[in-house]
Amino acid sequence: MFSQQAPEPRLSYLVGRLDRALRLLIEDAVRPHGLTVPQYTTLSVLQRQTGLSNAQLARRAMTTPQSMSEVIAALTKAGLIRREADPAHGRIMRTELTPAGQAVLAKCEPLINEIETRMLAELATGDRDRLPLLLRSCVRMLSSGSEG
Amino acid sequence: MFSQQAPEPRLSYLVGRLDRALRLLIEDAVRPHGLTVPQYTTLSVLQRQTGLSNAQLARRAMTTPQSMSEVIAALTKAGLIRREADPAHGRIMRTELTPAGQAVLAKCEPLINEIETRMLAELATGDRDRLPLLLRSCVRMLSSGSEG
DNA sequence: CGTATTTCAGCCTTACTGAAATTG
DNA sequence: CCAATTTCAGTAAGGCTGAAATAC
Repeated sequence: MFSQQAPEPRLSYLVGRLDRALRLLIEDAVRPHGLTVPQYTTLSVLQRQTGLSNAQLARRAMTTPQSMSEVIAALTKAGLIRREADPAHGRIMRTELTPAGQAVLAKCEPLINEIETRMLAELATGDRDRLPLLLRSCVRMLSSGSEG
Repeated sequence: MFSQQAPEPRLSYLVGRLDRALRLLIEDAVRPHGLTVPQYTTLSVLQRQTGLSNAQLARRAMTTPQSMSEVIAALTKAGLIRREADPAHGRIMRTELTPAGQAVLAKCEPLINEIETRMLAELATGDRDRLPLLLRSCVRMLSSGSEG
């Protein structure tokens, strides 16, 4: 059998497809709770590491401070996060979850867990454990020169 | 000991970060050749499997036919692809690269190869081979119910 | 003075929903 | 008549660039 149509798709293409599939599912999961995907992601990041500034969050999301500031503004307006000046640097605004933010997040996390579990359902245990390491390595190699 | 600061980030978050990093680099690589990322991706897909319709391309990119049709229109206007009616179904427009499209793609592919090589630089050979399989499995599990 | 953060203002691309025409 | 594809029209959202103010 020849006709080697449809050879391997690009790795970039696979990554893009996976990200797209994930985003669509996450979008449906968090919309009923009044969140967009970037908003949910930001809440989730802040739960894991509190006190980050807008600029730090922007670097982590690989976006601009201007774009991230809109996410921050929406979350602040919704009362899900709170900002206060960094004691060591008056200009920097450290950000943290409010109880309301933690409550919304607590409702969303199980839904995202479900999605990720489904995503990994077919993989062997070893692969499941290794995947995060591989992805982290890929990100690190591509973003050498930026903050983590 | 409570307050486990900075635990594992979410897998979804890693996928999103990787996709974002890749997109930014690919964007810079193909812009000098007059392409956007979706346009390059579409050309790349068509090189691997020619004759796909707008609707098929949209499903592969996990976007809407309306959005994909704009990419198709831009590529057609630039003379990089060509469309002709499917002989078996007059309504369907099959799409294929023109020589000009192949030429532009030939200039872009090495640049993207470089990016992907850099992305994988730190991985062991076994992991490098396994990563595409893992990603494909993840995509498959999340998109059960859609066309491939 | 130079660097970093935040924020205001304005723009623009992109993608989406809705609906209609065509084909099998 | 129903399902799929394509296309037209209008809209909504997100993200970006530029520039200014603040802080160290």
